[in-house]
Amino acid sequence: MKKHQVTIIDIARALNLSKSTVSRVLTGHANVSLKTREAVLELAKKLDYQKNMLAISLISKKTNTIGIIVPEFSSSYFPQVIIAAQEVATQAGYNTVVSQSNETYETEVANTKVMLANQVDGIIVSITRETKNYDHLKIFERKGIPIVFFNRVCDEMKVPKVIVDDFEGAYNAVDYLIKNGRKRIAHLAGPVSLRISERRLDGYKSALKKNNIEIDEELIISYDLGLSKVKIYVNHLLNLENPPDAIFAVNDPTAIEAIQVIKKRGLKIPEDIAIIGFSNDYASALMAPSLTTVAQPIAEIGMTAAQLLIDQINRDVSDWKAVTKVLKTELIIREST
Amino acid sequence: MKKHQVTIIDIARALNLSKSTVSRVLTGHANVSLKTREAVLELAKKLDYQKNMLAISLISKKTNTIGIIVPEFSSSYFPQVIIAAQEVATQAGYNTVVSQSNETYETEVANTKVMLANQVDGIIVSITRETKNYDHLKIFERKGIPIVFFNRVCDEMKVPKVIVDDFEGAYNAVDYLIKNGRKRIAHLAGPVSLRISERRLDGYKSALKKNNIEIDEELIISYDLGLSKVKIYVNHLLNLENPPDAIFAVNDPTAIEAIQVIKKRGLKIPEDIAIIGFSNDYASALMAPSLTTVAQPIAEIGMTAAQLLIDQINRDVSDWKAVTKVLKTELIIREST
DNA sequence: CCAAATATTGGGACCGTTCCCAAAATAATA
DNA sequence: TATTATTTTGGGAACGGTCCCAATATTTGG
Repeated sequence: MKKHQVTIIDIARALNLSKSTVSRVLTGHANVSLKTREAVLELAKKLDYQKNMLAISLISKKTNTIGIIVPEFSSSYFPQVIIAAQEVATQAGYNTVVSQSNETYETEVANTKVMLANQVDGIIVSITRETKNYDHLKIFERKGIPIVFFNRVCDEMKVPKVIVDDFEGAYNAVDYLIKNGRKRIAHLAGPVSLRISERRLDGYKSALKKNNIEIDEELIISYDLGLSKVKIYVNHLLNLENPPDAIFAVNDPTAIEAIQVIKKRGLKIPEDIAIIGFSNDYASALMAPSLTTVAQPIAEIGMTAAQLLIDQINRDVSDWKAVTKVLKTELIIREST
Repeated sequence: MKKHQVTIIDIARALNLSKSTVSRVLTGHANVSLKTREAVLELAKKLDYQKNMLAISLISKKTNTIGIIVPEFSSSYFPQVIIAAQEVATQAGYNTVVSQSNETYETEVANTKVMLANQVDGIIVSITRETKNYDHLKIFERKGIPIVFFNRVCDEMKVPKVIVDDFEGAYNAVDYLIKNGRKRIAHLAGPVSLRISERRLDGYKSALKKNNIEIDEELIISYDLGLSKVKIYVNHLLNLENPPDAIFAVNDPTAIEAIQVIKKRGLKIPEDIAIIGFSNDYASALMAPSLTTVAQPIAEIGMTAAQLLIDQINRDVSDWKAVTKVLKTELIIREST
């Protein structure tokens, strides 16, 4: 089926040498006479010799590969984090294997199995909105393979994590809305299973309380982040006898979707209703009205996660550290408020 | 450094069996007594046994992994193609390794080496805007590892390719502009090194000719797709004594950037100047004005590329096929025209 | 109850490297 | 020149599986 791949044995045979000698030349290791060195190098080049990392990794028990598992790929958030993480990883000599769990628990489990089977040296994970059982991730800990969470983390596990101050970000966003005269602020929240939803909800509530605005549970809608449902929720909010004059959305895609719905109803943004998103996705600056949003330091998140993982990989299991880096958000004010 | 990973030998020793027997159970292969089968399965589960694909791949000379190399990750085009390709690959039992070449030739070469070293079963590639030498890709052919191009292809190589009818897409876009009364249509073109730039340029020129509009080279600007330069070019065009009344951009990011510049100058879109992009990126529907664009069947491109690759992998080198699939584009008319 | 048939298990080669240790070749020294 | 020191090379184990073939254990049938 496949052509024969060139191995050091082929080179050794052709030059009447032992594979040990060829190996030595190719790894630039010990003393080899100039003559044989040159001969080996020349033939290797001529034959397009490429070392087989499978064999090397099998022996060294190290693949120099890190896995990244993210829930999705369609908003700009995760791709950007991945770009940043890859940069750090590449710099440190690591390859990356990326897979998306598609927001489903089963796929996430399957992906972790694949990563394990392929002997990654560590993984960076942001869990799905469904993930409640963490056994598939705890296996990594047990096997001594470092794991780092970002964004959507697993509280049960004592491992490095990179998050942003969701509470503060949400608080600032809602506080800003109130300072601008908004009285009835709705919150399109994420699923309760995710800590980030919870923290953003807390920030929202806290800002209301500080400003002596009563929390109206009617204005808080938690949903599973399936964008198609946003339309229903927004329409529901707008049809209330006492509709909101602002919406704080748990993320940008939700906010963007909400804006489409509101525009279609002929309401004016921000005059009739203001909108704030979370994360500063690529599209949020371009759309009309451009979206006010709580920006995350996306590149920093990716780079920090990768760095933490690599640090962990280079440490002995016995001195694993479990730092949690909390990065700052920044409210970016645009036309939607 | 790392903990000992559980192997079939550990299981064999613990149960006083040979590794052959354990292997048989774990692969579900031949006849094994129910008693031993259950004992092995139970212990394997208890110890979190995970087979080491490195060892298996080394012997079978197959990793069930395909590589995908794309120039960038920041527009929505490539991520979407990748999602679609991954779907087909996963379905067929293949893992995917994705890497971005960052639009630089050196990185592309480095990435191909990594893929080779890791013994991928095949690769899907869209080359950088810089790539003029294809030796690093031809190695795959020589080694009998299938390669499939999409979007930005290498003409020199007789391998499967997936492209869209760029000529027709461009032709239709420009023809539409003319039918709507535009007389001076500028073209922000891509680098001449890429065939897609060339074909889109040809379509642009052909539409002008068909409609008896003289081609004004002053209105054609080829650039390297570095978005920061768009501002300079657009301003240059608008400052001409006889400025264009429409711009056909080689891709959506370029068009989106152009729109920002034009809006900043206080011109009205589409009244003063119309804009058309190419690819129907995620943001193009959301922005204001929403962008008229030549849509590519992105998911189909990814799926087709993956399917062609897998077909090729399953064929003997001697009957490799080199089909070129040309998919249709569709002009999506929005507010910018 | 014993031979033959069948079910179950074990042994060992193999994949492509690296690395340690010993062997051979060469150079240095007395 | 013989002997030792130093280069240079070769041999073989190891990594963790799969798979073929032989060996053993268990059934089965006459």
